[in-house]
Amino acid sequence: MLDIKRIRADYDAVKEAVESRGKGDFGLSKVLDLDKERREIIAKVEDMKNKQKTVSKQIPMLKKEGKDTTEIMAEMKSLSEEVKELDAKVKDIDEALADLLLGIPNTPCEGTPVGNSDEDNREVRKWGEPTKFDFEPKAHWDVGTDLDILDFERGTKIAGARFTVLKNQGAKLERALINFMLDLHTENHNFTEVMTPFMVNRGAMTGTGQLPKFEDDMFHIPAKDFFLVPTAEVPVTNLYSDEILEQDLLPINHTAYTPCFRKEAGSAGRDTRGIIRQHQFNKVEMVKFAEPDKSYEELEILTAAAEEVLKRLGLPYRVVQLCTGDLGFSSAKTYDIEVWMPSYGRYLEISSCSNFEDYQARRANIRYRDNETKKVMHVHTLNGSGLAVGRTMAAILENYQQVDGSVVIPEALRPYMGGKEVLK
RNA sequence: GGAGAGGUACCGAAGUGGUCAUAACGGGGCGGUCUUGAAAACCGUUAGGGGGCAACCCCACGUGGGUUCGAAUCCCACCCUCUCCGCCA
Repeated sequence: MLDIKRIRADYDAVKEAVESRGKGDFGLSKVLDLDKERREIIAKVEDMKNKQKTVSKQIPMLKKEGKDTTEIMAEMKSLSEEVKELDAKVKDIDEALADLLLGIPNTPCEGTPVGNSDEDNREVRKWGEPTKFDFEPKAHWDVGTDLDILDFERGTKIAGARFTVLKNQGAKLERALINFMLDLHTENHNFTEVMTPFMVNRGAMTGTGQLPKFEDDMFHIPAKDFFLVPTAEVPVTNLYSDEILEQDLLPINHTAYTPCFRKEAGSAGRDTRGIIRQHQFNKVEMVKFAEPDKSYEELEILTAAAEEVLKRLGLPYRVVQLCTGDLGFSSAKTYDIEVWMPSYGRYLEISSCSNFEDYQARRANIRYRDNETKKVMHVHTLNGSGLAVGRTMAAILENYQQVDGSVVIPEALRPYMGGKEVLK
């Protein structure tokens, strides 16, 4: 969430930044009034509590001296009731303020292209060229079905729409991709692997910004009030919630494989064919905890690490910076990496690398102690897909398909596929 | 799931209605004195949140409620840990 002190001190600039997302002010205008009322009541009630404490300490002494405390206790009784009333009021305001603050998105970083949709995103760089075929290429769902490694019908039968079964070399390729990515990030990019729970509680989901606003997009387990993780970002970022880290530990780099569960509410009819948009998909995620003045450097490092996966797999891609209107709720700056997808005839998002600055750290209460000032400060959190595994599989099936329906396995993956060179 | 025990500072732990949470006592970390060096001993330190221009004040004993003039302490609910039983990959 945004720092209330920053809103107080720099209201106009914050308002402009929030509104640049093009969806109104998210209730920002109500914050200042509530904040003012809160501080007024707190000043009042704290005075009363001070008196309450002082007098209560005197009572046992008076009693010892054999004095009558009936009157003074009656007075304190009514003071205590007033305090309770005001405390309740403060609590109400705190809750209202928290509701408001949790519903206000992060401010886009300076230099974010202003725009309404992905059309206004800025292409930053490109690697490779769109794959050329001297035959009519198939979409990955046909490649996969024909090779008998993707089974859409049985996925639907046992679970429902947007579920797919991987079979034989398809299942193995998925595993190969996960291991390849994890090995690359741990061995070459200095990330420490973690394997986390795939369900988390409400606090964790609030910490990274999925709750309270986007509950409808998540799968919920009512029996325990758990949520299936929509991305490893949630469990991994919240690993350090309510902790004060030593500065020397930073940056902390974690990579994690998890399945990701999303309702895809509101995207009915989009990407219904193939494995692009599923209720459950695999992803290898990278998460960083950084010192505030280094987080934008770290974002470049993070993005480069994700790009390296595509380079090693030989998949053409481009990097775009998201515009204000396309930027995720919690993010200050995001690069999307988009892979060339022949069936779409365009680039398709396969990774999203973001700097959240202190927005998540405030929500999740993740801090560090500054070595020089000895002050406790919020860290900056970052994360990026490295990569979405299902979409990587789709991109391989499409970009590496051959005229005879077979698929060449990218060299980097062959050690993970028992040396196999071609799927056929 | 059942029964029991417990959650206090970096760790262990005392405190069971007030004037010791300014948290006893023990240990650890860091800095210092002493020492050729180290150990020991001794001294210091070990820094959460909020309000206020400040002086200073309020909150924080797992979490949230309640009782009371006053709660770490009594009551209720929930969370977590440990032991035993049950179930189980």
